[in-house]
Amino acid sequence: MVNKGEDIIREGERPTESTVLLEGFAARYSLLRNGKRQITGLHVPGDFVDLHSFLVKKMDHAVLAITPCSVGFVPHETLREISENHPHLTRLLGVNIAVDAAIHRQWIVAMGRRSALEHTAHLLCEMFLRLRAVGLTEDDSFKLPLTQAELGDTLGLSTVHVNRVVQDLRKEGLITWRGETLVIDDWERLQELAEFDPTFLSLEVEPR
Amino acid sequence: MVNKGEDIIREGERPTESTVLLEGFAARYSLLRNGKRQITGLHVPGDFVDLHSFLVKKMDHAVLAITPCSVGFVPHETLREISENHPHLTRLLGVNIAVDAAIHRQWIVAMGRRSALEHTAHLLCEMFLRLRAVGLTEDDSFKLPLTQAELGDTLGLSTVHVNRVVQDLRKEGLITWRGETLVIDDWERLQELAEFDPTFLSLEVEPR
DNA sequence: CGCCTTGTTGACACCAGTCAATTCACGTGG
DNA sequence: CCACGTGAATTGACTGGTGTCAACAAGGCG
Repeated sequence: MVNKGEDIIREGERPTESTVLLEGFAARYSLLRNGKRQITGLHVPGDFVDLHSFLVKKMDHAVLAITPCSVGFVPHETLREISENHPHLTRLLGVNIAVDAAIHRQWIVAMGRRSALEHTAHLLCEMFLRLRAVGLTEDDSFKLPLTQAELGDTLGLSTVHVNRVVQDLRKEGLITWRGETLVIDDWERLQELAEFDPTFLSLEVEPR
Repeated sequence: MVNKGEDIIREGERPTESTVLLEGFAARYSLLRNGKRQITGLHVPGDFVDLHSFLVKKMDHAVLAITPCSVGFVPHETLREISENHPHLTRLLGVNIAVDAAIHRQWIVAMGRRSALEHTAHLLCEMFLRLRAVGLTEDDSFKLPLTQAELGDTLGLSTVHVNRVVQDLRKEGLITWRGETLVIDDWERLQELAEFDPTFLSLEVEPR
């Protein structure tokens, strides 16, 4: 169990095991010298948080517990054994990494070419589907335990602007967000605004 | 051989082989409805351009030949065979994907939290090291066959602003860029400006 | 020589950042 | 049960970085 606000993994570490998030929300992030922070990935229960640390020695970023998190560990030794003797499992691990990369690319597109409003809507669409995939939604709502400041660090926006954007989404009748509960009031229009295409999250894997 | 400006792989395809770039420059990109384009990855000779298509059925983005490109193919069947019988090679493929992801994360940080100037400098640092790793630099210079418009689509900036930024880098004595040849005139200060840490490119792999 | 892509410039608009104050939501202790 | 403290959310005024538009210059190539 890792407390809220603590690092699950620190930058520069060379883990000997990979960490799976079992409960809670976590975020990968990098800090810049000027104190700015950029979150490069949000993780929900079931996600491997540093699967790549098995392949690339050194953590090039840290992972933070956004909420209290419980985590599990898989020794790299075990992963090595899997990669040598269990091609099917190995493939599943690879898919995990590949989907991660697809999400990264979507974020790049959103950061580079979408407005703050569209970008925010896009992230909400993504989180909704990811959480639904692991059974953490209820109808059209889910727990989004992020502060607006954290959301800003995720989107690359200032806290103030996140606030403005969230209010616009509310005024448009697209979402309701009180406390940690986010309700998607109009999924169709939210997707439309974000130009969201769920394909990239596809856990659809190549048949063996 | 693929002509300049042609797609090496189109979005939505379900390739049965993965493509290696042998010569030339290629870019992964996505198009938005409003006509904007975002490049999500630049590829240099030696890069697998769609290794993940082995794992995830459908291409969620296209790959464009920025210059004339010669490419090689590795049937997914072969990759499957490798993944079942050659754990060491499998691991190398995994490292390839993992390094790709690390680059993606760096781009996200740059897009979210760096100024246009810093972001541009960061990309140039990255390209210099990646090209040097494959022997495509000469002292402090290399071929950068991108137009400023393409660079803008890579950085998420407008063409006009890219032009302003490039001129600033020139005025600062950091780079010279004429035609396709880019010379890094002051590597130290360029890295400093970009707050560039080459660690993430580390092809340093976990000893077996 | 003339076309066409690329690069360059200037004027201006606007989205998003910054700063600073205020309000709100809650959890805590008296 | 209520006063207070604290982090989060919200607002307003202002700034500034980047986008947009439009024109022009510079090369490369048939």
